[in-house]
Amino acid sequence: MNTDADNFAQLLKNNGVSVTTARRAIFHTLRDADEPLKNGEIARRTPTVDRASVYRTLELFARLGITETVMRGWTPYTELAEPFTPHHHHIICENCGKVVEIENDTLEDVLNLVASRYDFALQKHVVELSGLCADCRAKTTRQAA
Amino acid sequence: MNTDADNFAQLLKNNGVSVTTARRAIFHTLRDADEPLKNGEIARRTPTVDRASVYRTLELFARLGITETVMRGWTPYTELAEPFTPHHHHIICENCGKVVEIENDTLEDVLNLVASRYDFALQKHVVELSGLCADCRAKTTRQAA
DNA sequence: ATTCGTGCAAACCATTTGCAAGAGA
DNA sequence: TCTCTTGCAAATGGTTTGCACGAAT
Repeated sequence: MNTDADNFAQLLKNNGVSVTTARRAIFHTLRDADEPLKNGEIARRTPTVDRASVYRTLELFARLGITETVMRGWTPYTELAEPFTPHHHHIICENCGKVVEIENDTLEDVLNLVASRYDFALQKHVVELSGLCADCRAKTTRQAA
Repeated sequence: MNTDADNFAQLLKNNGVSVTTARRAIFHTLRDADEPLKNGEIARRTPTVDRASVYRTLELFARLGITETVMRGWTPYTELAEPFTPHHHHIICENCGKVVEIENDTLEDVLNLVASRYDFALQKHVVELSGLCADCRAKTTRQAA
């Protein structure tokens, strides 16, 4: 009952492209890593697939909306999107790099509201937060004292 | 009374780096373009500065928080950040590419609330929305009919 | 005068592309 | 079988780096 894999295959078919081993492999890599990965890292974790194909596939996935790409500092990170991952955002600790997933309905509501105020029908959105986690705040305070 | 330029110079000094012609030029380019630019475009619009220096400067700016970088599709775009630009976000039309700046206090409040709920002290955030603008919705509807 | 930053040119490396062979429908 | 994809390898082009000169403090 691997529903995700099925949905994935179906999605590809619906878009008239084939369900290949390479594509499944990359989908699998993304599925296993439960955090956004750099392109290079995706390639490294999918050694059975040629680097060139990884890029071609990633571009396809992005076009079909299978993946989402966000910027962290200077590097783009990719992860599975909506249909395959519960909708969420991230908050990153600027000191220790800890990443926590965020899920919040109010936030989603406000985003929709804001979009409609500008007369847009919201389809996608990227929200990435960063700050200091509790641990690092504690440490910093102690040091400062 | 070019306050921005002064703040910029001050910020560099405070961080112990020099205020150079190249840095001013790039700052100026960013300031003039009132929208996010690709790295290459920044270089193109600042022909007096060597490409290598543009990258070095951009990295410096990002590190000092002078600029902010966001992802659009596959490309990173950079623009001036907080101190030099009124805080805002963008919403992009997926059909015609129109970009509108967003400013909304409720949104900011909710973000802070969400962060604190996860025990983070929010310092920065990226919010990028995309959807269909009113014009394109109208066109699409007409075509469909 | 010293230190920091820049330009130039070469080096790197991630990403892209052409093409023939192989996998998918 | 016929078309879509992949792998391989070469080409590309954005980004980085070393070094000597020139600018900033």
